[in-house]
Amino acid sequence: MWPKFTDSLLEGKIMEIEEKSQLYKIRHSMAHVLAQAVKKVYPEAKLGFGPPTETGFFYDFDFENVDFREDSLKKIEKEMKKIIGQKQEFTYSETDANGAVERLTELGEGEYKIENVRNLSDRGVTKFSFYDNGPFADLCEGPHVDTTGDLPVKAFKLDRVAGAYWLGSEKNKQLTRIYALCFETPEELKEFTERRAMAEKFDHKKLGRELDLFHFDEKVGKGLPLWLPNGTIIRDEIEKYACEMEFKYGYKRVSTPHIAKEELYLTSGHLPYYADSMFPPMEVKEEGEETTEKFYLKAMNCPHHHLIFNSRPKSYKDLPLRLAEYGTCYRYEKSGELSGLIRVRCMTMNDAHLYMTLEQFEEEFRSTVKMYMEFYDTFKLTEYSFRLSVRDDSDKFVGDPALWDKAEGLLAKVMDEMGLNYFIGKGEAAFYGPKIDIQFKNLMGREETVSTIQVDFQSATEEKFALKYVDADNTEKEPVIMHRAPLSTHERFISFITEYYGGAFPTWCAPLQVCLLPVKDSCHEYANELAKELNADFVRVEVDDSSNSFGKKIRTNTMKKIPILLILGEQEIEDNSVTVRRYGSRDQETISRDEFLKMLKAEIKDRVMLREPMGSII
RNA sequence: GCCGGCGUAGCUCAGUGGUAGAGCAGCUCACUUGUAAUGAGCAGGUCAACGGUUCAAGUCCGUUCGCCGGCUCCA
Repeated sequence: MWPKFTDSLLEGKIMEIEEKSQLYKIRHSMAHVLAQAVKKVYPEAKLGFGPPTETGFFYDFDFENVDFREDSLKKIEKEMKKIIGQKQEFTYSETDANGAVERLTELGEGEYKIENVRNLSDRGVTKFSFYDNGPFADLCEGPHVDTTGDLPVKAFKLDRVAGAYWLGSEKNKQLTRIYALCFETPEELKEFTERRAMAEKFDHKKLGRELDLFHFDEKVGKGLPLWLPNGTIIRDEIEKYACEMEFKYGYKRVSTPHIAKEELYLTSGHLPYYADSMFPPMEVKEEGEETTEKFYLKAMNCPHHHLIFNSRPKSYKDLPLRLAEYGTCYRYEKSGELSGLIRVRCMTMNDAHLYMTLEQFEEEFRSTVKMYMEFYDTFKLTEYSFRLSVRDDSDKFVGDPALWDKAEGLLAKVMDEMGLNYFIGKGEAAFYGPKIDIQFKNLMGREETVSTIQVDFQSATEEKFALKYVDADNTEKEPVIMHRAPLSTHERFISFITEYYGGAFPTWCAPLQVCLLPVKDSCHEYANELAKELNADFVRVEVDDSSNSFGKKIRTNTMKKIPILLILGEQEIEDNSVTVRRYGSRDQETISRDEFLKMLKAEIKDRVMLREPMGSII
């Protein structure tokens, strides 16, 4: 069985508690077995947390001064199997906070478990339960299987080692996390590992190399992709499509520089707040001047767009004003956060800022969501989820709480009215306002924000850009601002669709759309002439005029995942026809040249995708 | 940035301290082919970089760089 594209292949995501689920009990109990085995091999190890995950479980350990290496996993796995063979019984007991601390101290547990008891106790928890099995005991809510003998000894595998901060905070000590895969049966484990191996074949980094889409070069720098001719065609096609859509929805396009003076980002409030995420400034000194001036590479387009809004006084009649730009931004992401095209340091955003009255907000939001759905339909994207990202009580969120409430309420209202399913992301809001994030999963199950719609009540204020429009009653008012990016950045979006399509792009955006395969030399003239005609219609076409055998031509061009191959032999020449062989199908049909041209042009113009994306069916 | 793994030809990968290899891709020649690899030949390398151990290092040790998987972060 092949993996469904949307199945989570990510080990890290903590499993929802399903009290009665046997699988949950197995994974949970297995984590205890792992901890017991680790303490046998490394008696000094201290325990952190060890929950079940969607594909197994993990446990965090503090190995003190021992450098834990991945090859130790084998030894630990062996111990685990022994423990399972001993059929140790899980027994339950209960105590209060003091009793729990006492018991943990007895067990030789360090600060982590005890800190956990204190935290729970502070939150009003008074009952603490322990599960004992064999010589091992752990503070734990359960539930568990009856004995370790109930655990599927052949359906688990220690998978990876990773660092993980205690309580998820960078300020705390980093513990060693051991990830394990675990299922109910060996067959399920095998199926999962096979699915994961399949998914790796569709990794956008691998496909990007095979299909010559992009290249990273150390001489340019990490996280700075070089887009090759093939990848650039995809970018250009997506951009062309975005321009058409924006035209249809009443946007005006603008273009802004990649750098700006420090003052701009002081005004926007990004400095000094987000200085860490920006490239350090360039200091420029004009000839004859005494002082230097600082310029920053832009990390976002909004400040520039706000200044365009402000370039002349605005009337309520100018609103809503929708400014769009495929703007290139630079962000200094920490090195370990970079990942192929998913997280880069140079990105080109499908950005736009909508300026409107408060009364217009609902309608603008509604039509923006509608535009998103149109985009998703074209790309045949069907599996995504809406997240309403709201603030929490952290102090990073600025502005009038009443406005926040109003905006959060309006977003929820419109989405409810549109019948959209969404979940709440508490604390996921931008510092200046709530947002809708549309979450996609890549093939490896990593969830990413692809599209976003953000409400901004901050940038228009007096302290920031002092954006104003004159209303019908002749008073000045602040516009409401909406940031939106349905197609994300070229980098993230293309990484996503490359995997989703398995590298087989729909005809309209495929780097090479049609490849002509003459059966023998005598057919080259017919092929070249047809290519010329297609080319005149702006179709990206090539003739395979190599001296390869015909079988080899089929093979090599199929492996390039070209949407359409045309077979041209003596028969086709005779009746002025072409034999069409589409990617992903062995059925082919011979049709007249005119019929083919008509079909192809319509397919490209309407951006039709005739088959299911490869990644959606594996 | 932190933890773990990895780095040999454009790509995929062999290589047990003792002369750097294969397949594919590329180039040349021959073959002209009707549906997933025609054959022969040629070329291709500072074994990521730097330092150390050794008579001898792709191989062992250290440092740096890069990539991958996590953690943190993601305006």
